[in-house]
Amino acid sequence: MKIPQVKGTRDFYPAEMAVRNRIVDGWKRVSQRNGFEEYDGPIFERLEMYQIKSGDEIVDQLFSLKDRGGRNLAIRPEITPTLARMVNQRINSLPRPIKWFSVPRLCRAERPQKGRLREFFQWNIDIIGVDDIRADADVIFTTVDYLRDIGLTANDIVVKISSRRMLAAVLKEIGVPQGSLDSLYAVLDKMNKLPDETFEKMLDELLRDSEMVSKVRTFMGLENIQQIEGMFGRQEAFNELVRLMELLNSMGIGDYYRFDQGIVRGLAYYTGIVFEIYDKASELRAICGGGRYDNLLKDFGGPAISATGMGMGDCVLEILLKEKGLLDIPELEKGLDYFIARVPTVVPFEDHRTPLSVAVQLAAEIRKTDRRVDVSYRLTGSGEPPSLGRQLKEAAARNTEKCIIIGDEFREGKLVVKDMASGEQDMVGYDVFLTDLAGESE
RNA sequence: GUGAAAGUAGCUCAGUCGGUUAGAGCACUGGAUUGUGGAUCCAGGGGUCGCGGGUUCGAAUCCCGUCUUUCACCCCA
Repeated sequence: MKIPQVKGTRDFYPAEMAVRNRIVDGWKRVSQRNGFEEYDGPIFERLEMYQIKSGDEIVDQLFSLKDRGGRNLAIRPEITPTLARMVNQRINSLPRPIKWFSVPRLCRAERPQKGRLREFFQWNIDIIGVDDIRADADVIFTTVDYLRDIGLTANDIVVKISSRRMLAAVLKEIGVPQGSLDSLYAVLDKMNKLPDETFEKMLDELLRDSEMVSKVRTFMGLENIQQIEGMFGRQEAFNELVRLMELLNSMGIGDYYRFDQGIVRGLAYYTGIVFEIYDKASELRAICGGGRYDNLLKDFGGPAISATGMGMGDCVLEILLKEKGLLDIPELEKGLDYFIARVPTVVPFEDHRTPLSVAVQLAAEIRKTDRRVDVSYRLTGSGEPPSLGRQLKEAAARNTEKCIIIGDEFREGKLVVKDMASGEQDMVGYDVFLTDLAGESE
């Protein structure tokens, strides 16, 4: 019986797995070189945990289950609540700074579409307990450091940065009542995605004050902080933004970012700097998003400690990397360092050893040096060893770097080592070969 | 949750005014006188035409349902 694949999931055959590892290994490596330590939690958590932050609607968008004791559980749709729980549990004993990263596998019961599946991987980095804008700069830098590392340039992507704090200050200056802020954020977040008229209509309905609406629209049309400052006066939050940009410039990623007050982030919990990264052609959904959140730990029963972080899924990133041709590189191809072929016509050696027994022994020896080695399993129809040509063909098909041939010269303790790319081959003593190999590994 | 399009071999597709045992290319497997590979040539395996029902003497082909995929909306932690 054929069982169909589950909606919105992927199978990772070796070729896809190589791509996934390329992405995930980069996430881990770049996190570590930026001073982040890896953590992880369980793949399911108590359902309530996800209701705290996001409310009941979220329950429809996650996979939930009951355990045998009747507890409501959910497969994690994000890892930030787990992070908050873990940090809160040991808040008094964790050494600071808390700079942690994770690459969790997440599930969301959403309708799959381009760049969005029901199961995916997400790189998360967070800095907890550092109020300084330098932490926000580090989060943005680490993110760009990765994207740059994997081959994306300032011509491919753009980091759009804004500040919830600045937004709140300006909107207060304009006269927007405190109670309308959260719903207004949701509308402003859509500005770039909606036609002008629809956007204006939504503002009208929300604010019911044409002067306020026109001020908001003017503000949203401004291009830099200086213009905003000129129109709405210097706000405390501006210093923060300016300092962030100075830090990013010093870090050498000045050409990657752009101020854009259209970046609001849908979520209510952001309180400071917010950012999103897009492909420059802006044809895909956001590659990642993040920002400062001051109340999350408190919401999960911990102290009021400020935090800043970022999340990046693998789906959109992979689409972009494929478009840019950054995933078709030779190292991604499967391969062997050595393939050991044996000559089938050779009669057993003096101590009754056969080419095959020498081959498997040699393979085991080479594997001790952590190199990829294999010996053919192939037999002819009559159960005979395959021809040498056949074995070399297999070695070529498996993208082997060097082939070792065991034949008559082994009576003198010699191996034939053939370079598959150049076709050149040498005779080397068995012991000398292994000694050289061990030497190279050190 | 809403709307639209699509589903034939592992992949890309051809085949339908309804008519015998459903095809191609690529991929895969085997072979081309067995101590030298990638090319080429030859041969082969593989499909209950997504699944279920209906119409019909007869369905890959027409109708209905369903599942999956893709795209857009909703949402985006």
